[in-house]
Amino acid sequence: MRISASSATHEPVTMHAEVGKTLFWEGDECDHVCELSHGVVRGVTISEDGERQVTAFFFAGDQIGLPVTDYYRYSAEAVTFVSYVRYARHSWRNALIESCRSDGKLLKSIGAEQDPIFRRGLLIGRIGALTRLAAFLSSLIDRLDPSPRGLVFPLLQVDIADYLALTPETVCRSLRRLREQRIIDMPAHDRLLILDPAALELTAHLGLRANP
Amino acid sequence: MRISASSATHEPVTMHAEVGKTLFWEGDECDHVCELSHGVVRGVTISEDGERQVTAFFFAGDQIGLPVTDYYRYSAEAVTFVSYVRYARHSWRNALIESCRSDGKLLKSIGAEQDPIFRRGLLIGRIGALTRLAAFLSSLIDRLDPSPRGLVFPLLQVDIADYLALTPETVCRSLRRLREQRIIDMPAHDRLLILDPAALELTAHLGLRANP
DNA sequence: CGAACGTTTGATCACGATCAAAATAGGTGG
DNA sequence: CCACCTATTTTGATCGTGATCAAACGTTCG
Repeated sequence: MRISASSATHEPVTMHAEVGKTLFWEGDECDHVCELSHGVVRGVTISEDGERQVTAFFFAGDQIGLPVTDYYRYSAEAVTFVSYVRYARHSWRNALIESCRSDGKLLKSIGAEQDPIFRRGLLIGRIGALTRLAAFLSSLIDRLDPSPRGLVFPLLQVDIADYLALTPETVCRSLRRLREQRIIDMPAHDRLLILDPAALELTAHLGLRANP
Repeated sequence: MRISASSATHEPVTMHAEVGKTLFWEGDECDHVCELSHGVVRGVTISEDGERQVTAFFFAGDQIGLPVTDYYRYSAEAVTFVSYVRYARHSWRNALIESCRSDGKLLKSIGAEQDPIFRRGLLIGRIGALTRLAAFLSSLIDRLDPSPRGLVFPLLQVDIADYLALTPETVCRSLRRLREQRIIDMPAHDRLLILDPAALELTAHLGLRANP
């Protein structure tokens, strides 16, 4: 069920999405840009043979669904409860042109959406489940909200698996290994503590083998 | 050795690059856009631990190095002898704004560069060396120039390996398997014949297991 | 309380990496 | 034209990682 096209106006509209709801659908025409103000969104594509992939995770401040292609290349699904502002393509385009004209730096928001997707490619191009997971967590730490008991970590392991091109079992085991090595801790399923950022970085960059 | 910044003018310049030469470097500021008029270019990144990845292959007609980020995210290297037109960022920006205004479709050239990168992510996120290779070849057939003895296929297997996140050995064996199955043929090292496009598509999309 | 979903753990197996070496192609100079 | 050198491809053998299958456990929500 797609978002009701209730407002015929082209002005920006503030909207909300419950957990699991879809902001826009893969294959639909790119006629809305969503600027996230609160919550986490995952980009999802389903291959023809039904294989699911998570192409990126997006956070508050990110703009997603920019019309660099005619049709959305992924579905945007709410991982948590999400608030966002929806712009019609036309109004967004004008903003872009204006921004292009004013500052030398242009297309900043486009880079902000494309870059995570680009980096995922690099991530899963590297070998080693532990390496991938460490690099992934490392890239997340400055995007997650802090809380008394650690960073708020609302991602499902299933989604992480589909993001890293691994199975849920492997993600689980790799997380356990990081816990055993006292690099991270997870006091709750949705809490993450980085105990040793340096070791995490090291695990991410070195082509480490599995067993100590 | 980078391209000499001979022309201080900001006007478009037609340039050439020998095999192996670099059009622009990963990490450099994005102040030039290159529009390929002839030849094949590979996008290359080197991870901190020295791992090489080929992020995309580009062909005649493609524009690369668009300033969606401040710095180039990959080096552009000539796979074959390459002719291209180099635009200064400023002049390109004006062209973009103009194009934005005129037709409803905007940012077409940006999509043209970003889309291959996006699709590589999807490709290597799927399991199976044979699947990846088949999907890769399938995506190439309409970009390669025809010749009397098959499509001109100038890509090195090493590059294909770094593109598909496989080893050269695996690429070689997978190619052999496709030859054995009479799906493709390679009369020469730089020639490719698609004998059975349907079977190629099938191999690409089905999650096929290895042995018949 | 029970059902659905996600996580955890265990056991086995297959695919692709790795190591090693031969074969082929490409290029250069005698 | 052949000898020689390098780069790339090809083939073989072994090994290890992560997929797969199966089942138990924990959470969440009706």
